[in-house]
Amino acid sequence: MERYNFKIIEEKWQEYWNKEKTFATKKDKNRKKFYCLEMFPYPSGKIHMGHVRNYTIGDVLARYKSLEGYNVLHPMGWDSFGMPAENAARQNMLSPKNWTESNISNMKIQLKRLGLSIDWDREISTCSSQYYKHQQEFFLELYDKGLVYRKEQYVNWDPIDQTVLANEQVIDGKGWRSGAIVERRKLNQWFFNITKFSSELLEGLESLDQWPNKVKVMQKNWIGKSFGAEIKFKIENSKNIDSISCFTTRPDTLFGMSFLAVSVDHPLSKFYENDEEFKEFKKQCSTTGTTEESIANAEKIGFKTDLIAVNPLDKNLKVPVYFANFVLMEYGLGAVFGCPAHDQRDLDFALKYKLKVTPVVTPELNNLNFEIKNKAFTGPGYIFNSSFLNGLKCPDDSIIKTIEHLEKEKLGIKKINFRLKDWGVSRQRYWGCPIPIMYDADGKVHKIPKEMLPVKLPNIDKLEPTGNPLDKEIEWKKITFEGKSYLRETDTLDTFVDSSWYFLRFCSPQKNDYGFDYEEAKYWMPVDQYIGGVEHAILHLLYSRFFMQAISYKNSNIDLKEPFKGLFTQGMVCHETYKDLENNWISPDEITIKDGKKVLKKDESIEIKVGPIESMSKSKRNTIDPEKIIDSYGADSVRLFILSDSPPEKDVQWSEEGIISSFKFIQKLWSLHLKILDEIEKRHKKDTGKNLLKFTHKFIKKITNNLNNFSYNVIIANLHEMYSALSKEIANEYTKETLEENYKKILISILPIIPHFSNECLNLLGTKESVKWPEYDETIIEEDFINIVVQINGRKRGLIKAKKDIGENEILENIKKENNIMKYLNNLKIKKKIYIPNRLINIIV
RNA sequence: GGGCGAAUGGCGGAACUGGUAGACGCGCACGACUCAAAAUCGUGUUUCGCAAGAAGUGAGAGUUCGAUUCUCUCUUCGCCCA
Repeated sequence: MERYNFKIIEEKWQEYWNKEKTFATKKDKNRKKFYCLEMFPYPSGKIHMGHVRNYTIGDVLARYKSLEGYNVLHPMGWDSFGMPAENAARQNMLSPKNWTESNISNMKIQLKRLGLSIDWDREISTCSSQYYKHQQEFFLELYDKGLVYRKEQYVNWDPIDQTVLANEQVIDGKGWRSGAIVERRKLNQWFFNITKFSSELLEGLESLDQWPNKVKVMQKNWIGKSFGAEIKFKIENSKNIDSISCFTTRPDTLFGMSFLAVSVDHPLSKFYENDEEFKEFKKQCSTTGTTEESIANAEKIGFKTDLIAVNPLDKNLKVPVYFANFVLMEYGLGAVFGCPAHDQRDLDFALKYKLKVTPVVTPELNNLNFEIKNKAFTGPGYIFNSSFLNGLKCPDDSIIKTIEHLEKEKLGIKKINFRLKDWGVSRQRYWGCPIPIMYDADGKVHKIPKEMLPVKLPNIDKLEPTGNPLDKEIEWKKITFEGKSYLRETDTLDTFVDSSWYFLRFCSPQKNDYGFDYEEAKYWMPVDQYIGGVEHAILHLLYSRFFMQAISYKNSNIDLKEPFKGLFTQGMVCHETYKDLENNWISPDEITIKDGKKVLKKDESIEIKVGPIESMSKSKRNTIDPEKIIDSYGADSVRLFILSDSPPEKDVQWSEEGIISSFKFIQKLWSLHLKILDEIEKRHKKDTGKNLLKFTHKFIKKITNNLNNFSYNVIIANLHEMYSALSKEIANEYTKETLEENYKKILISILPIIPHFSNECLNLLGTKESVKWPEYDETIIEEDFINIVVQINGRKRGLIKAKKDIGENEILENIKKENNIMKYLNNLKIKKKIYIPNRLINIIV
């Protein structure tokens, strides 16, 4: 029998789609739209299995929605600015531009071989000036709206990469890429005022009912809204300081206060500028990173001032004021009061500097002897040792009461605080979008006029190993405008900016005078289904949501706050890991399995240790190259397998057996197809029953439901069931029309999964017209006879085949005929009967 | 330490709003075809038991006629934040 030649058939269909522009999209007001978007890739050179999974999931959905009659927008682009291009350029002496462009053309070929239904006419690349020109416009637009500003700030400085790192790029106090210990440095930086929208970004989450809950929780925690008070502490001193204000979420523990701590950057520090000891202390503080994590883990150190702070609730309680390394100017007001009994960090500090520890919260109401040793008590309880607050339930009642009191006495005010900080977007990098700003001789900031955009990157073929490359481009930096000379900004934008609006660009990628067309965006936006890895749950998604807010802000042309209506986060692709006896990682294609058990190196020279199953990564050498797999098994097999083994939101394990099994299954479907063609030729007789029709409708129903629930792994199971059912069914008598009609519907419903195969089969059946998603009819699916479960005392004892909607008494009559069931009843008294129509009957004896 | 989630055969996993646990696949075993092997096809495969039957969805309780599903406690693992 003729085998299914995926090479010829897949290539044929891909060429057809290309030539016919099958997936080209146009705005069509008369049709419902569906915007299906997968996170666009970084062009590293080759696609990996993670891409295959991501884009297959998206493609199944896009093809399904399209068959359902939606006008589908399913575009693709390249997140093509970023550090790997610079690193590669330094290593291989290539220009980042050439390196990136050749990677893109390579990966595009690979993606096309997966048979994705992508509108390639809308392809965009963030590193092209066509794209970043509009990004520069947005920067200026946001600048005009007051959402962009420049300030000097401490940043995480990576001494190896010579660049600023975002907080999330600092892991365990080290640079995420270089591994160097991160330092604190003060630099002039550009910021997006994301905190202006803190409330909107938080509240907006509630409307996102098609987002995974865990992502919403992560964003909520990241934004970190907290409720508390801003309290003014009077200062007694010889200097000209009146008071210091603190933000706290626990004003109710004020009576337990034993010190006040301020940041070394607090305005107060100017009084100590000439103090050598203080200078030394400040220097020491700069070795701590700026992340919450690194601050939490660092040793708490303080510098005692000669100042005394007065407790606002009791003028007789006076405490020392310290500069401390764990207080940052960026959080709250750069000053906190320390209550050691109920905060571990404060306790560590108090124990170190031998400060008083006064407990003011006790777990039990009457336990007034409650003491604190080495562990702060942070749980709920009751206030004591606290004058008028005594006996209040803590934290709820006590906080409210304290704030009421503070406000009445004008000692403080109620305040909401957010953990979210403004987004620092300056990067001392070459391969990014230039910031459209220039400085005059006095260092004053000027916008680069819109008509002079884009500010194009200069071509640099050879990058220096360290430092900021644009800063060294003396000629490029110079700019003249209206007869005056300026110097350009030499920082580039964080690449997260590039991906914060690309979904808008896809709506009108050719538009030249603005980043997107309002009418097109009104039609296509929001993205109906966004699909990508959960690793972008916080930053990319939050930044994109911010960008949407920022563009809509003071803009009557667009009113859209949430860019992504639906979000799906897919799991990772994993593989077994292998090591030789010297613990070197070994790649899967270097091993062989002998006698079904022993794992050896291919030449059988040495034994290989099999390690845990981990997500594919180059460092562990457990990656599988999609291109090779497509070469050997074809795109449909790859699509089938990548969907089959696990639900798409969970991790999936790649296995050789799995892909082979998918490949074989397509061969089996093909031989079934040939048999059916043969049968159709032969048919001329009557129908013998409705089985096939019923099966087809049931199958369509299952596939439709599973598509809507993203239960793609179950769809593959349905496909296998379909194969065996259909194999049996074709032996029965049907007319040519019945067989052909039902089979076609089945082929269409598997088209989103294995499009080349399905299109080929449909084509051989003479289907020329554009196909539509088949509908199922509940009345056809309904069975006349059903199995009713018979339970005795809640245990299944038998099945009764009965007419649909049979009554309870009739069933009992039927049961009496069944000896297998009756033996469990043998003359016992029936206490109770529970009958669920068409489902089961439970008899209690 | 806090938050969120998960736990089902040898493995990946299925089970709609509580109603036949283990669909489907992998693996394994046996059989057919073959001189033989591969491929292919067929049969079986939760555990214990020859069988009738019994037990069984991480552990323990609870609600219910009935719990993988709901509630509580615990254990382990994963992710996020610290």
